[in-house]
Amino acid sequence: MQKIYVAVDAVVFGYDRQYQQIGILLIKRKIEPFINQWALPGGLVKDEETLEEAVSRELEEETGISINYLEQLYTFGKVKRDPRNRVVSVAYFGLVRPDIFTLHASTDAAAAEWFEINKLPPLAFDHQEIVDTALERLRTKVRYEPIGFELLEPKFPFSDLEKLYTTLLQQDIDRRNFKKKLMSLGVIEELNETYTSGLGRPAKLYRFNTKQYFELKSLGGSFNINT
Amino acid sequence: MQKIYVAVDAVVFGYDRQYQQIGILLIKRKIEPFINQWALPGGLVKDEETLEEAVSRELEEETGISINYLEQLYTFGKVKRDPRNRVVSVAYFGLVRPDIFTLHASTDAAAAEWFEINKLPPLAFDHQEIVDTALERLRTKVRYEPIGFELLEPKFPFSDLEKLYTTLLQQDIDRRNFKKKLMSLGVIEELNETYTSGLGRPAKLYRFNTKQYFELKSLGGSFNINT
DNA sequence: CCAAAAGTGTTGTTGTTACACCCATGC
DNA sequence: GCATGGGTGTAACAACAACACTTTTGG
Repeated sequence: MQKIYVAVDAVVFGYDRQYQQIGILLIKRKIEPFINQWALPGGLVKDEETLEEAVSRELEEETGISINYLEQLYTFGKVKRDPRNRVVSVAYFGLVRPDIFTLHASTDAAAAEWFEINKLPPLAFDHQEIVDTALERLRTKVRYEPIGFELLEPKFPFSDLEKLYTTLLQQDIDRRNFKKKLMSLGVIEELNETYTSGLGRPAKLYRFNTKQYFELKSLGGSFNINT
Repeated sequence: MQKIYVAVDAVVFGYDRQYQQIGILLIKRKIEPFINQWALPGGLVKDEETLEEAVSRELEEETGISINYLEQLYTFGKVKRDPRNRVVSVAYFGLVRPDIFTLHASTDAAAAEWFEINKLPPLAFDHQEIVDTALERLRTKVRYEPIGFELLEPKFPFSDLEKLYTTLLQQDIDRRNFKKKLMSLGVIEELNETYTSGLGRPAKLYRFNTKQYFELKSLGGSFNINT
């Protein structure tokens, strides 16, 4: 009889458009081991729920957040990840929109908070490794799939998109070329609305068009941002 | 107490340069459920071995093969994958060189055989889904990482590489452009040897240079084959 | 000398980069 | 009227796609 537990953990990213920071959602553990340390939201999978259901449930229970994009990241299976028993953890990767940033800690966790990715506290278990893997995935994936939009509000000024990419990829972007490139894909529509941040010229709002994106994909085209 | 088992399964690809076919390694099950049906090599993980060790062990036991490239593919966790108990399976993706094609079935499996990917028999469990996922990964990955070489012998005529890509991507390739592109990356070296297939002009042999590839990567360059 | 496979360059087209000034708003 | 952020075009350069004939070998 095997003595291995199956858990899920979630690395949930959020983007703060005001301060241009990428955040990760962490919880403070209420129980041993690693009591009072920060950790990724997650926990054991129940016998009758799928892995995805387990992730959603844990996120709901521990942080009250509901997620916007979720995909499987990697499965961490070293023998001594957990000091008590062997636990194989299937890690997931999630994105949320800024408007859902609100948190409320509950049952299993003492607290849930956003942390900026370069200022993470020491994490429980091998969670730092999981976070690193997730960040790498985010940075790679944002270049060839339109997942960046899941971090922005549905209608956004172009400069938000630009700043998001600058922050994520940690390099400057030429505003004109970036816009030309994206608009040429034909998956972003310009709306007849503007947005005034309070200062400067009001910005037009844009929206990502999922339908047009699937059309593009089915025609063999692809979303692709290089520089 | 959780009642979930943890297993690994492997989708191992091989390339037959003579017939230009991609093959997958399957075993015939000796035990229930799905007795006598074809399935992916794999099995339950032991308490004290890592997931990778489990894959290597199962491959060794069931097929006698030793693998050349191995990476984690995806974790399949639906509730009813296995009719007996709940089993979460961490699937791996492997590549072997043609010279190691030799098989010998043993302990756990009645037989191990190569099957051409478009002529697979009905598979046990959800293994067809795993194979589909693996194939998609192979086709995607071969475009932006030099894993194709793991399917060829260490020294190969350029036409082998070309045919491999034609087969994998199911589209014709312009011989001149393809070679120009690859050579321009500086990761393939031309050897002073030739190879005579028996017919036609002898071909120069080439070798993939791993060291130069890592150099390229560290300089921010990347392997990339589009069309 | 014929069949089979390997080898090789040029040109047009397309995509990418670099670059700087004017515009609309709030105070 | 000034500070702030938004909006826009062109030219040089690099990458990619299309394309067909010659060479070397074995039989």
